Amino acid sequence: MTKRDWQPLDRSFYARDPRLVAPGLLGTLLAHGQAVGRIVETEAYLAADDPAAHAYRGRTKRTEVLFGPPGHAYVYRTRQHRCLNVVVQEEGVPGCVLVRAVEPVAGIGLMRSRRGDVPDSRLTDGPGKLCQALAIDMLHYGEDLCGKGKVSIFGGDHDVSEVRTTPRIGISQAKDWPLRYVFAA
DNA sequence: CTTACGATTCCC
DNA sequence: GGAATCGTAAGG
Repeated sequence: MTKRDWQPLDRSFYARDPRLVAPGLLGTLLAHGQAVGRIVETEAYLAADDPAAHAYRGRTKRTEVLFGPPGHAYVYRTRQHRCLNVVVQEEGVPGCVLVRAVEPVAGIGLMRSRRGDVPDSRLTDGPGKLCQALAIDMLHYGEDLCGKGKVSIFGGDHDVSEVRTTPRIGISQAKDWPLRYVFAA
C-alpha cells in the first residue's frame, strides 16, 4: 500500500477526545455535492467543564445531537449564519469540533454563486462563510458524515504536517484555552 | 409571553 | 467600532 484513496473518515476516527480529532481533521476534505473544501482551521469544544461549549449548560433541543453517537453533524445558527461541528467521543459524551475554515478545492464557481463575487481567499475563510459556500444548513442537523449522507468528510493522502494551537475565536468564556488548531506553516 | 444573547459577517 | 437579525433558552 502506498497512497491511500480518499475515503470517508471512519466513525472510530471521531470516537476520541476533541483535542485529538480537531487537529486530525486538518487537511481532510469536507464535501457537499460538487462543492469540496480542504479543512484548514478547527476548534475543540470539550464535553465537560468547558464553559464555552454549547453542551456546558446541559442537554436541550438544540444540543440534542451532541449527546448522540460520533461522526454526525451538529449544525447551529448564530445571528443569520450557520456553523458546522462534528460530534465526537462516544454516545452520551457531548464533545465536538467546530470547522472554522476550509480552502476551496472543487465547485468554486458554485461557491461563488452562493457567496457572491468575492476573491477565492474570502470564499470559505470563516465558519459561517464555509456553510454558505457549501450550502450546509439546518437540514443537515444530525446527518451522518461518515459517507451515508449528503455531507461527508474524506481522509486519505492528505497533509499531516505540524499543527499549531491558539485560543478559540469569538467566545467570552475560557478565552485563553489553546483549543483552536491550524497548520503551523 | 418577554427578554437576553450570541462558537459571525460585513460595512463604516 | 457597530449594526444586522432571529432562533434558542430561561424566567415570569
